[in-house]
Amino acid sequence: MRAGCASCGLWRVCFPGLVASAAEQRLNGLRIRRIRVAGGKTLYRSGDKVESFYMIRSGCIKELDDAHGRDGAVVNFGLPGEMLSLQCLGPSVSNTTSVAVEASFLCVVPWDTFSELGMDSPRVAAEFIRLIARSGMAARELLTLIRDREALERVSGFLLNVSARLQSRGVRGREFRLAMNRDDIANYLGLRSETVSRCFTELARRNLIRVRAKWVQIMNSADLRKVYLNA
Amino acid sequence: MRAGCASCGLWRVCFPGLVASAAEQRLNGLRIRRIRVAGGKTLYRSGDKVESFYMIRSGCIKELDDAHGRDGAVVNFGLPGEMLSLQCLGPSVSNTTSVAVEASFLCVVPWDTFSELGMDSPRVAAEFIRLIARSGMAARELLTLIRDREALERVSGFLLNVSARLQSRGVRGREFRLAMNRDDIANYLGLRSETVSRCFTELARRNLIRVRAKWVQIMNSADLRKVYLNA
DNA sequence: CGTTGAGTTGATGGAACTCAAATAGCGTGG
DNA sequence: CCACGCTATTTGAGTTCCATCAACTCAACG
Repeated sequence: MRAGCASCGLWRVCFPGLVASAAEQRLNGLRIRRIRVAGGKTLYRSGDKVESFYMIRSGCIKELDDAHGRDGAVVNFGLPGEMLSLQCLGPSVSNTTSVAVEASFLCVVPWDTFSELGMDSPRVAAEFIRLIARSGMAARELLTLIRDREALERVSGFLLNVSARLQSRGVRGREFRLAMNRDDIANYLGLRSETVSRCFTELARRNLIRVRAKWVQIMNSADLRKVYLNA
Repeated sequence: MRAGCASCGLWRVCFPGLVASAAEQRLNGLRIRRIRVAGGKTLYRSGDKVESFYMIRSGCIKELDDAHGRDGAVVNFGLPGEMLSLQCLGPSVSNTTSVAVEASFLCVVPWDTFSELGMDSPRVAAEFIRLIARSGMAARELLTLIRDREALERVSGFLLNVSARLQSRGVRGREFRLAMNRDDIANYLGLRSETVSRCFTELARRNLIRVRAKWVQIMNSADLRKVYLNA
């Protein structure tokens, strides 16, 4: 189950901005592992020492924050082409629990070999700082999504967000399957599953989307955005 | 208005973990400026190119996220001893607008000189990554505070958070003055100023705190924590 | 064809928002 | 130093949105 990165179709996706120079040559020596995680299985738990970071090739991984005694609150859904455990680079222990929402394939990159590479390459170090800063920004975006907006706006924003992230990775963004169930979405958005359901129904009634179970089709992305922005 | 860091009382506070080794010697060559910002004045705006980072010596700075067209939503209150614009290190343009809540004194450290220092010191680089990761974690904590909790719990959590941060910087944490007004607090917590006011009144009625205008006194921190945790 | 679990729909209550009015701070100028 | 006026904060009353509880639909599966 080992292979060089060059054979990976997600290469440019996994290492945005890093694709260039001599670094590319050396990354093949990193011994990246590929693993499969069954749906419902835990990748790592909060408090675990994390010695590698993860790139999602397919599937969906939910990150849970079980800090305050509550049963894991979803703080992020990792989609194909996105990274996990970046924020562990600093403290080296994870502050989230990552669980596969559905069967997923991942690449596992050990920190140590990667950080060696970073040592003599300021560009790689800068890239990592950028990636970590971005993961912090994502948390802030979710914050503003759920703090200032009501249910229908949150659900619209969620759909647009997933759509945009899929599209930016080259996947179809107009019609897709939500891997997670209603409870996970509700948890993520600070709502109840019934409310999420009602919002889906309402958006469908307005002909902005089409829903059947986990399948979502965005019919009118412009007006959906208006709902999101409350405009 | 220039001086070496050694003369600064907040030295150990501004550079947690960096205090040691040869780095300390060299930081005095960084030409740190000290500035005063009047209450209500803007330090930098979203979109500005930020070429230095800031350490708050006294006062209070609110960070606004004006991404989504709404009038600036408060995403953080910077307290004495804390840093600003760290997350700008990656993208180099700010994604927040920073406004002084009250008259504040800051240290301004130019990036370039600092990053030079970081180049040949892996420990400093690691420290920065840790600091940036922590600023991301703060956003996630605020997220879980306002997503899963109701008004009274949010306000309790806010007070405990401010108290702990002041105390960890050596300031009195049992009795303090909230620099920001009710609207800013409400905005930060995803509530209305009336609701914040009602929560203060209710917590005071239970003898957990004492409030007079901006002055807050924590009377029973243990029970206040119970309210926060909904226990 | 009954069972099971996810998802939807309906009815009701409660927490927080909104609007409005009263009060308390606070700076300013006489 | 006090009176004034302005703003921030508190308090009150009515309304709205979402959570809650419960019934129901639907599809998958043995």
